Amino acid sequence: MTTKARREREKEKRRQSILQAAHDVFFENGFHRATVDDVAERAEVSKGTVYLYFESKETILAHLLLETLDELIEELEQAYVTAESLPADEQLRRLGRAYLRFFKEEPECFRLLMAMDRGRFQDSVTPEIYQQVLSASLEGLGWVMKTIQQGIDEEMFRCCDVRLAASTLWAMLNGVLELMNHPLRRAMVGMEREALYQTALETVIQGLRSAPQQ
Amino acid sequence: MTTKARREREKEKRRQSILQAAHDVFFENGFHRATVDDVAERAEVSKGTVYLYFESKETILAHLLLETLDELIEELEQAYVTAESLPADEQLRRLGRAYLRFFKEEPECFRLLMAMDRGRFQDSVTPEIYQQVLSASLEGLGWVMKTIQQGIDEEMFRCCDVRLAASTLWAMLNGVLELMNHPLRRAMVGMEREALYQTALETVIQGLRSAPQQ
DNA sequence: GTTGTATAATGACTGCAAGTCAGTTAATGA
DNA sequence: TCATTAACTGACTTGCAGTCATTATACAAC
Repeated sequence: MTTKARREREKEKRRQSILQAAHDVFFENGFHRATVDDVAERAEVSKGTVYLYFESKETILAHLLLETLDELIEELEQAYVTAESLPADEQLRRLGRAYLRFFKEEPECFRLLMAMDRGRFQDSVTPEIYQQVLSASLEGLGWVMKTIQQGIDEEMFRCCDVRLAASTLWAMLNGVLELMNHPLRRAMVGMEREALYQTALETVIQGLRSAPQQ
Repeated sequence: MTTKARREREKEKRRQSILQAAHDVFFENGFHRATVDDVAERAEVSKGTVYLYFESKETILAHLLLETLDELIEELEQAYVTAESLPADEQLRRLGRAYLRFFKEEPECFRLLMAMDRGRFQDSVTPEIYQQVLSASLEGLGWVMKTIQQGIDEEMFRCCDVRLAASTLWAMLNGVLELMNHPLRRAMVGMEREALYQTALETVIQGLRSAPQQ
């Protein structure tokens, strides 16, 4: 019976090593350029083995993203907790900056996360995993909602629907990150990424502060 | 010599008919699912002919997008002109709503436009066309900048960098549109698209009104 | 008409990458 | 030592973007 447990462990180890290989390969070449053969080679297994552990290239990506999202959520939680006693606007600033910091370190991450919404992703992944990724995102959103709620309680923010406000903030920051992630567009806009993000964050915070919505 | 002119015309006609076929096919199945063979069949030509007129699948998309962008810019101009005498915040609202209206009619358009930033697009298209698409976007941004400048002149908006403010607004609205475009994410957020967009627009306008940036 | 030439169009073919599966190898337990 | 199961393999299939040698068409010159 102890054999079985060891086997489980070994299987999990292999799974992880494939994930790690995929991480390396995807981040080096980008998801689209990377091939499953690359991943297999890097993990020192055959392609067949990769497909034994993951049902598609996109599924590998989904699992990578799940891990990434977990880290992100942790960062956000951290930011939330250490700023809990500050005024809500400052809290939001901390959350926003944590979000930026996270994706600044690994811009490819953000690209991959956003890429989920396109192409053949939805077709190539079981609804369960897809839902999991989305739920994880939602969890991150939770910290923003908490903060905004606090701002409303303090009568600093005047929006009446917390979820609406949080979703808006989230979507808008994503929009900025996306713009920033794209070299040519960035060049066109001709701005430092930081400046753009900073401005967006401040604008939204000011907007929340003064806008009674609906 | 008149023959040559007619030939030119006929060539242009064929080109247009391929573009039209591509439009139909891309919008029916989405860019990734659609194949060049589909386009060829729809246009009643062979695949080789398609490649005689366009150098890659992505190039076809780029030309479609250029046309779409032209329409969009016209809409924005229209919105700008008809609202020129109104206060700047109302002008921005009009522009924002025109933007939404445009993509609401053809959500696939927005997806395709955003998809440009990913995948193999950059590799498969000449820098010229790529630049053209970006320039067109920039032209659209011009109307937003004009409006914001007007708002600053009227002392309604307090941001000091027009381009920064306009880029931010643009990026943020794109972020919301993107979120709204994605059924599962939308379900997760659990909001009507309109509400989200409306909120975002109002929040940013309020933010511009009251935020002295930097 | 006939023929020569240029231009347009074709579709069989190549290359590449995702995904499959019949067959091989290794581990375990009787 | 052998039987059974689980893990793994890589040659193969499939599907699609992109190519190119070949064929068809239009037209001008005679």
